[in-house]
Amino acid sequence: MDRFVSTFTNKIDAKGRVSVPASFRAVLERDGFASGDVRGIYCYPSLDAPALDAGGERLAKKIDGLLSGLPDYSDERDELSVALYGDVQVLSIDGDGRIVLPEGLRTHAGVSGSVTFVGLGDKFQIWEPARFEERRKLARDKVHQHRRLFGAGRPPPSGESESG
Amino acid sequence: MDRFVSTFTNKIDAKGRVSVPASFRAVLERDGFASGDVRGIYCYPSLDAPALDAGGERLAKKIDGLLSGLPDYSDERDELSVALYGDVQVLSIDGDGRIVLPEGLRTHAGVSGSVTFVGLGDKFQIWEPARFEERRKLARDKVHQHRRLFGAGRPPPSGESESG
DNA sequence: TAAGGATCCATTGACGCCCATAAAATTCCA
DNA sequence: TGGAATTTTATGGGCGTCAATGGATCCTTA
Repeated sequence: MDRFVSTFTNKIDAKGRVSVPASFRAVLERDGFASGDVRGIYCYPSLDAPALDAGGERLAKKIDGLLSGLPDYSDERDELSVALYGDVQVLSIDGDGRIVLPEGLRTHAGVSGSVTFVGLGDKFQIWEPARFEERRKLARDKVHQHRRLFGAGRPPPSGESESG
Repeated sequence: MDRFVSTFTNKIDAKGRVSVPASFRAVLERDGFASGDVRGIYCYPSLDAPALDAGGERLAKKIDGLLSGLPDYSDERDELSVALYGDVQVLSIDGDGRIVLPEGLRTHAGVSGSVTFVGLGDKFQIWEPARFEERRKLARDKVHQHRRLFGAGRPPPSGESESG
């Protein structure tokens, strides 16, 4: 497995710790998220959602790439740099695969009792469970609108809508 | 055999396991659904039916392809990612060719005692048996009506029409 | 020394893996 | 071609391992 897939909801314990889903940890390890023996993930507030973005080296490189596409000293670059790098936290993963979400991040995502990890391929997000459900519904509607992309090139499958 | 065909109904046992039809497993193996020694299928709620869509690598690639066409960090991409990756579950297949359907998927499809596997070529669906029967009837009726319109196969019966 | 982290340990419940059995399909041979 | 032998499938159950979670101990630092 080499991408973050599926959603998992885990509890936050009394000390603020929460387990990163085992399958995500596996992806992170392949991704080389650990430099030396420091195991950590990059985590920052999502720009346009009440959630957190997180990932390993691949995510970091992507951000780098995004910024390097913009001219030095441009306002745009400065702003984006601040937005992207400014709030990044490196969260260490303990021996049992758990992280601690700092206050700032918890506030942004509005989480308390438990959190939902959402795989998005290159990265994953951390949501307050109920809030994520709403979001998921929205997303499904959107996909509906894009459905024709799925069937492109083929005659409309009698399968998908009224199969069998 | 390189596509999913036919329908099969299998039982869900006390532990929530259900056998994937042998012929489907054969297709999956050709499809290279297993990366390394991880054997698993991709499974997610069908967008417009109370059923589950499932498949192997070919299906996964299709999803990837869909997303890779969209610009990074666009709203559109994020939403699609959530709906596509977020809803996807990777179900591992045990040594006896069985999978376990997680709670969320079982709910969406409304299954409990047994399930019907429906081959759709590139992918297959998983249905609650009774529900699938209804669908199938509906589909047959529709096909009949089309036949009448097109006069396919036989010369149109000249007199009797019962459909009103 | 108190507070906060970090590491380690323990419990439990889920899941993966193995084997057993019965039914069905397929092969083999007369 | 018929029927017996063998192989494949579906299904049930036991058991060990691992992930998630809670708690204790040690370590650092203010």
